[in-house]
Amino acid sequence: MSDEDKKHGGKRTGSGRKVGTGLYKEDTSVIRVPTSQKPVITSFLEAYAKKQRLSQIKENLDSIDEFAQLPEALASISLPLYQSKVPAGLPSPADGDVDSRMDPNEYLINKADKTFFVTIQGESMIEVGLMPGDKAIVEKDKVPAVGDIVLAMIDGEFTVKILAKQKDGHPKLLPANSSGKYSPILIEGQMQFAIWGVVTGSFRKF
Amino acid sequence: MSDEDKKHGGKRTGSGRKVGTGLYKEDTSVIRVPTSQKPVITSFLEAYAKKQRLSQIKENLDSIDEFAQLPEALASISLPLYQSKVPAGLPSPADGDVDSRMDPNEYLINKADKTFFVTIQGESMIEVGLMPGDKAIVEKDKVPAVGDIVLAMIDGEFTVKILAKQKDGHPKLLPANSSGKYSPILIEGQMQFAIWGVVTGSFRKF
DNA sequence: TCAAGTAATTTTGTAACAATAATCAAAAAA
DNA sequence: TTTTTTGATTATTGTTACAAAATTACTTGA
Repeated sequence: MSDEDKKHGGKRTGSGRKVGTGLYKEDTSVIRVPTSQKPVITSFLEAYAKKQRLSQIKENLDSIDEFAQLPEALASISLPLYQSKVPAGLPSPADGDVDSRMDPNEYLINKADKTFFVTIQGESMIEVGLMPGDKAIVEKDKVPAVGDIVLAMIDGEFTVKILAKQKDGHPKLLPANSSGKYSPILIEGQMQFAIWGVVTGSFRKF
Repeated sequence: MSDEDKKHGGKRTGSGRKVGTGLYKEDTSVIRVPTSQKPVITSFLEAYAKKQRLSQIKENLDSIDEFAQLPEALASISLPLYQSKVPAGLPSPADGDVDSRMDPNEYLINKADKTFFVTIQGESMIEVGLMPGDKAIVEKDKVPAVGDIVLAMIDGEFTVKILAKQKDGHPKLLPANSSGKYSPILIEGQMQFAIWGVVTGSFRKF
């Protein structure tokens, strides 16, 4: 034929658009919705798409905040977790851990064999959200740092406080209650003092 | 032919399904959504459908359910629990004499298939110990009572507040923050309002 | 008159389609 | 050789189409 077949190559294996290059960076599907709610849902999805976009950028930004290795996968319950910051009428899973399911045990407890619970007694730690009756999660082996919430024993009494340091280097235990009802506890040389663990979390029932 | 044309009438004007007899009592359309968000959206739509249904019967103050999600098996960890009352003796959290053992999942979650979590956003509930970032445990089916902490949806926005009643019987949502930065939310007839569940507990990591 | 059968019509979840977008590799140009 | 262009290939995405189910009305036989 007259046309001299200026073809540009033949097979192009591996070519073509890549998966995950869409708006949401994931698989999509089609659902039917009431028309009046369509704008609500689309605005929700816009927010979601934005979050996905940002999270990808962040991923490419060299993860700084990643000390702490993954704990070995154990538990597997996981209930739905929604972030309640809702742009437009839907529980927005966008933000942080997204729509992930969550297992409280797994979330809260790192090393089961080094962990125990204590019941909070007074109101001295109320400003970090520890109310009387709350269960504090204490991890025994964790090295306490200044600023950590710790379970300490002072002369045989246990208490949960914030660990700080005095000028002379001795430890100091601070309450988290600005009412003035609680005072810092200054640890002196002759006192019996020990830190039993670091409070890594808490939980409560209403 | 053998068949003697047993026709059952001809025209049936006015027959057929009536418009507006669908789930949402309105027109629908089709949209494409990220698959991972499909359950979130369908949950929302179920609630919406229910609302449409109820609005025909002129009901008020209903609790909306439907968040259904598949639970697995609960991971059970039972760890020692100490009442930090702590008698002078030295308990050894590591082993031995333990007050009781406790599994946070078991302690916190009553009906796994009716439970989900939301992340607390603002400081409006700080005085009941709900701090930003805390995970609130929401139970769907629980009948909300005055005084309960509930997850409510108002005109498409979600919020966690204390349920109360106005003098005229309409519901009212109270913050738990006396700083004055947050005001009670008065629910009026024309507002979209639904209670999605009762907050039965919370947990956090430090 | 009543029950069962048939027709008419809407709803609804999903498949299919076509236009667009993204990506790769060969070809052409520099 | 290096860069740019071009075409091929495949994914995404909004919309349409379709078939099964649902709902209502009408007709007919008992």
